[in-house]
Amino acid sequence: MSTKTSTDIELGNERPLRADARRNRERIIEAARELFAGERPNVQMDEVAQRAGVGVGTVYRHFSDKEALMGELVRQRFDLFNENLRQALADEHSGAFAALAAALRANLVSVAEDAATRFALMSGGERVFAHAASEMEEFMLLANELIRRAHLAGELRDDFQASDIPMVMCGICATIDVSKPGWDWQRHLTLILHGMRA
Amino acid sequence: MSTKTSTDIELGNERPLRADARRNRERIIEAARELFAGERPNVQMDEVAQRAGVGVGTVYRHFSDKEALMGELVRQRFDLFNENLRQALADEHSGAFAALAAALRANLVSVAEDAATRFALMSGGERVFAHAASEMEEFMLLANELIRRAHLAGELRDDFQASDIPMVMCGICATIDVSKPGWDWQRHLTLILHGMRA
DNA sequence: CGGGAAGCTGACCTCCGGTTCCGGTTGCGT
DNA sequence: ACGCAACCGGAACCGGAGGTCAGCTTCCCG
Repeated sequence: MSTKTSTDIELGNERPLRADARRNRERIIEAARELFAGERPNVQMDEVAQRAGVGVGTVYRHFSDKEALMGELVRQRFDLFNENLRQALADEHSGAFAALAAALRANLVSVAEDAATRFALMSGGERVFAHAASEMEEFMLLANELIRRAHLAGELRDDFQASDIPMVMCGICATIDVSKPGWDWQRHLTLILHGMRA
Repeated sequence: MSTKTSTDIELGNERPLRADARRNRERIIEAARELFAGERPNVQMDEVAQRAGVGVGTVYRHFSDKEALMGELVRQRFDLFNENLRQALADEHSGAFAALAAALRANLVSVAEDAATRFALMSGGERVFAHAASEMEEFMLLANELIRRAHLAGELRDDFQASDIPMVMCGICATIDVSKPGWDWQRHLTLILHGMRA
């Protein structure tokens, strides 16, 4: 798992952050993660700052704007996604389709507690994804391999392609967000997995 | 098809609208429909007014707030949905599952050109749905009957229930809204339909 | 055709959340 | 210990979108 802890402006990489700055940065991310895990979808910068025990200005010192902050959350989430995919790829015991299904399920459990990533997935926010470009690229690579194997095993619908994975995740994210009584994203996923079978 | 043309405040039903008022009301709805059919998701009241060739005040004379206007669009859209379901129910030739599938597909084609309804479906906006309560009720009734038949014919997964229909539609709406290159809500639907089969 | 109710207009108000900015504070190399 | 660059805080700022209202216009009934 590439734990990069990227600085906001990262190019000619500068000297490490001052100790207090690094601490604050972590606190901010942590606060944002917690808030985006709650039910209210519209987390605002002041809240993040307050929960992190920090002024808004400090938040903006670390993240150029709201999208950059969300981008970092998305980036970390995609790291987890990739971890899930790698684990599925490494699994020797279950079949190719089962591995793919397990990875998908794990990712959705993960995204169920991260409104920031759901938002990114559903609003197609290019700006946000820009911060997680390399992670996304790896994601697509891993997904491709999982799919290739499932196709080879003849267990996956022929027309299923790699880009269908984020698409399907996007759809289920919507379900998670609404969460009306009687709705259940797990059933939604089950339905889709069933539909993916060759 | 119940073409009610409901007035905004409808209870002790008043005298009919003055001719120009009725004309304006129609224009406003038409303008809103057209704007919500465009790509930009965030239609604003001033735009609607302008396109209708009317002042903002007039829009607010007919609809107490933005949600009421969207509610009317949603109401009309659900009328179309119900029409689709009734047609599927009346179809003698195709099987029970095929009828259900056709209805779903028709509804999604319909919702693909109505961002207002997509929004309502995806944001679980109770406020908006309140304006279409009776239409929604009928929708669920019709859906139930279609599902009952498909279950009876043994063509539909046992655990598929009526509330899954709006849920699935919600998911696909998300896909429609994002519409990344390589994404295709038609494939998404096909996948789900395949998954619904017993 | 005249009066008045119904309807229309659009500048203005308000709220809200992201973003800025600068005076004060603090970690850290020397 | 000193000094300064990096960092912090949070009140103030700003723009955008929904919503209001006082004054004017239009329809329609008698």
